[in-house]
Amino acid sequence: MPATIRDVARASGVHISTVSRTFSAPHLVNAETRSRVLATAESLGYRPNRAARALITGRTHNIGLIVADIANPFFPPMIKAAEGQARLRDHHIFVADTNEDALVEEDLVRALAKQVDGVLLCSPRMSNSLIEQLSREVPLVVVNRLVAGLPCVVMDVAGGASRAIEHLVGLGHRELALLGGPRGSWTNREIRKAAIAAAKAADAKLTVISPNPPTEDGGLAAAEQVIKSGATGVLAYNDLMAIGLIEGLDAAGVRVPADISVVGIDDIASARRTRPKLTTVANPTSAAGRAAVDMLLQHGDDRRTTAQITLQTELIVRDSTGPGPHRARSSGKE
Amino acid sequence: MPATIRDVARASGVHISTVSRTFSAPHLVNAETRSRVLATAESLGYRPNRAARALITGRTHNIGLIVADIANPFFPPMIKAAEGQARLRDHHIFVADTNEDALVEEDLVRALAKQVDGVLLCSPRMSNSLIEQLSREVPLVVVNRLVAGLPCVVMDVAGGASRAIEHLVGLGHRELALLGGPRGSWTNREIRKAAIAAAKAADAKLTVISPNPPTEDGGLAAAEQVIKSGATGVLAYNDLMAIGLIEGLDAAGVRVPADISVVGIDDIASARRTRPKLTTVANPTSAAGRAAVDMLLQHGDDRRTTAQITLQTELIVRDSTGPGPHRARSSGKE
DNA sequence: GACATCCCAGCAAACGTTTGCATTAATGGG
DNA sequence: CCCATTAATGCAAACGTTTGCTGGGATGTC
Repeated sequence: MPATIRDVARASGVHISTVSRTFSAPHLVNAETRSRVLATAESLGYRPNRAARALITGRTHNIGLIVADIANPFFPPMIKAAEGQARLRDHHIFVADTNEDALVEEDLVRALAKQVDGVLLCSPRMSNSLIEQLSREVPLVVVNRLVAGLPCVVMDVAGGASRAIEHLVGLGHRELALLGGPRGSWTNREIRKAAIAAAKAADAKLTVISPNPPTEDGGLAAAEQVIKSGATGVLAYNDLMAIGLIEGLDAAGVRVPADISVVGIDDIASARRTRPKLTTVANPTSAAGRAAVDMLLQHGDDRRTTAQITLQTELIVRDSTGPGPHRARSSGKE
Repeated sequence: MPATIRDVARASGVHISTVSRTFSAPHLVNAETRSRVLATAESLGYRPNRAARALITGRTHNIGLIVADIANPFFPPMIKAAEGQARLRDHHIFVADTNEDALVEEDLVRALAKQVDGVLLCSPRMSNSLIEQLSREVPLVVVNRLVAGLPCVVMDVAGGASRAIEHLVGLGHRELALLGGPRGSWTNREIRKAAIAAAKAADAKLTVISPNPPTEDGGLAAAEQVIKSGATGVLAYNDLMAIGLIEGLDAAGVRVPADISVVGIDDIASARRTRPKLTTVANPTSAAGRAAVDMLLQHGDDRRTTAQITLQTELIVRDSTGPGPHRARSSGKE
């Protein structure tokens, strides 16, 4: 029903190739013809069919972006940054949400594969080997995970987690807890390793409570376990869980930071607005989104660059952490 | 580089049409041939090109979903509900964010047009006439706006706003304010009309402060104007603005609900977790997402149904509203 | 044994574009 | 005035599929 290139050609008395060139290579067609074609195209309401075009050029000018959970406030800034960067490069971003489900994730990559020039796989939940396999079907850039041989952009969550633990220890906490995130998350493993190492180095006890859904409810539900663990300082997989945890502790009559100190990760917008304001590890999500788009787009030029970039994180101390039962040794010699 | 149907045909010694049928109409091909084709397809890593298929079948099994701002917590539940419903119907959802920009919105609809079977236009910011024009290029379902002649799903925000105003008046507030949302929002106009009517009916004064960005910052920035208006009860365009407003009032030393009562709209997840807990008008966003998908999909069957459905809203009274300076008259005769 | 039927598979056109090559007309140089 | 160059357009193949039609062989019926 919609007008095709052939309709326009017929109506303006030229060959379809001339119509095609009018749109994709205007300088190759006579100014007069061009304006005539343009006029009839306009009157017929003709729009080039991008899918058909992509079939032959091999480029869709679209980028797929897959996230684990669109409701997680961690992602929107990244998505928006990616969209902005894509717009600059004359591309569009199509977002899809996997519901934290590895199967859905695979299905979505395949569905997107031929309709986009590449896919930004953010916080994937599937296995490395599957990611490698999929990367043979469609150009992939992995965000929040390191996969050998593939272009990746990650944040230094390990460094962030270490600093968070050191911060707690520095405040005098010796009994710590780590509120882990979802199974399958690379970030979760990194945080875990780093937290364990940092706790060991500081001679502090660390109870790992894992896995948990990376949501407020996940944090809330774990409050009881945290209390039972005897920890006075806890690091959560993300801000959402930290906020949920604080709520759960509050409901149980445990005060933050007076009784227990809590630090989150991500520095989502609302971390600044909770009470107490959340101490957290800030992640450069916007920069990550931009970098991912750039990597994908330049990846086309020189094949197999497979750069892997790591963006720095930063500990932001606010009001959800306070002095622990053990006085910090720093009052002495240092 | 990826294997095509032709490669599989060659490798398994059959015609391409047989390969095609092996995937899209298995019952038409001999079981033995089928398994042979399947095997070589597997070994070659062949995946049908959905774009090429769509070119000829006219169906992509994809649905576009366009929202004004993916960072607004109002949308994710709707998106997720739509995704779930789409999955049930064997379709995929591609989400795009317009940044509250009508131009981007138009651009996105056009970009999506030929790659999806239809577009769910949620809270559009562009004009009705443009929407009508675009609906001739791609099947559209409009959410959160009534457009004559097009399938729409809206929520009864007018009713919700009226009830909110009545609630405030009932508490003894006579000086009210409406914190308006963005220009171009149908919902905003509906709320405004309903609030003005309800205030007039109750003989209360209503100051309209508009337009504002529909975000926490938008609410926060308007706090001063609200205070200056002398209002003791205010209705905000959405919860985000209400939360920002409360924060702004708090910063100015104005207490909620002791000095000023605030009611929001949407009942986003965090409205239950703020302090004070937010009184708000709940919107059935998930139901809206599901309904929109269904309308789009069945729209294909019988043309020009253009049903328009309205979902009910509900006032949820929590802690951000309290008694006003004027005692409710209900103490007397009623 | 002749005929109708059915199952499979091949053939080729179609979907809406792009693009290398061929063709034509116009221009400029000597 | 001839030839070489350039500009503008047409031609047709290609992209990766689907699908109506055709035909050949096997089967079943009388």
